[in-house]
Amino acid sequence: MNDTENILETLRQRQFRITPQREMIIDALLSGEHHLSAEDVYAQVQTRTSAVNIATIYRTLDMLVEQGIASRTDLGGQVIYAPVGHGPHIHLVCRHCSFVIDADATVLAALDEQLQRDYGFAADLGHISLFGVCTGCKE
Amino acid sequence: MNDTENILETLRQRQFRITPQREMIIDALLSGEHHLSAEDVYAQVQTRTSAVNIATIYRTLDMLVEQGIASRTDLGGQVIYAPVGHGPHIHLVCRHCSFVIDADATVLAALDEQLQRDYGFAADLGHISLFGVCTGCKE
DNA sequence: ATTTTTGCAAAACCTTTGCATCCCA
DNA sequence: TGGGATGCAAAGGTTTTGCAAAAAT
Repeated sequence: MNDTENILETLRQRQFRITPQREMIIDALLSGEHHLSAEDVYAQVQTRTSAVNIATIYRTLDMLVEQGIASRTDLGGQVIYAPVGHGPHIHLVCRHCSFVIDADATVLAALDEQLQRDYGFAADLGHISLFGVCTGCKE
Repeated sequence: MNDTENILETLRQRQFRITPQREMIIDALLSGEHHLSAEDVYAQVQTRTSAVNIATIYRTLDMLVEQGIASRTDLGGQVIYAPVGHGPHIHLVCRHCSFVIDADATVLAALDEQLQRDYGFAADLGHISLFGVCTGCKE
């Protein structure tokens, strides 16, 4: 599931109605930039038409997350959305420049096991965020 | 640095003024419960006196974080504060019951190394949050 | 006496909600 | 046509801010 048509078809099958707004919001989500806040999606959709309301953005993004089509990550105050098609990864958020590096999630496999064993905790490591300082910002 | 007097002394040395409000806020932070939202701190301080404003709570907590005395963690929407004296640990937040398990941070040592090596990223692993499902909630 | 800190209230911020209208199926 | 989706505006919750008064040094 990775391009707009596929997602729309999935939604159709699940009895959701396909509206121009939803198409544009999904397009925005899939548009390369994959760390989009609701506000970012709103801005991107507005370049195509001003006839979309911010409430619709929020409602649609929520729906997409509920349907397992998008993920929702809290970057310490800012909430970002991404298509799950990207697969699991870690957001490395730089405290200085706010740049977000996507790290491969395989680095978490060992941690996952350990948390299961020691705490019986099934961590959702699909889209987590870690804060720190990136190479460029280590003054 | 772990009890109220030590922290107050530190603040005094750094030219901060010691007010009853600050004493009570620090007391609250150190009071066993170590996952306190600003609202929690406010509630706890109010059991002692009603003469403290919520704005003061926010301002003082911010100051304590800036001074490296408290940590600030975003639990997906809710922000919690803790004294750094607790040492680094992971917050395992259950998606179902919202219970927070404190996990030992040593499980992150390997991850830390890997992020340094592969991404040049110096992760701040002092107080991170992971979401998932705890033992009790695995229906 | 000076400067920080506080309280108060208002504002800012992001997100949600109620309801009438619209429009997809 | 019927019910879900939208737009609008208002409300919601949390956090921040401006300013005068109060308190700490």
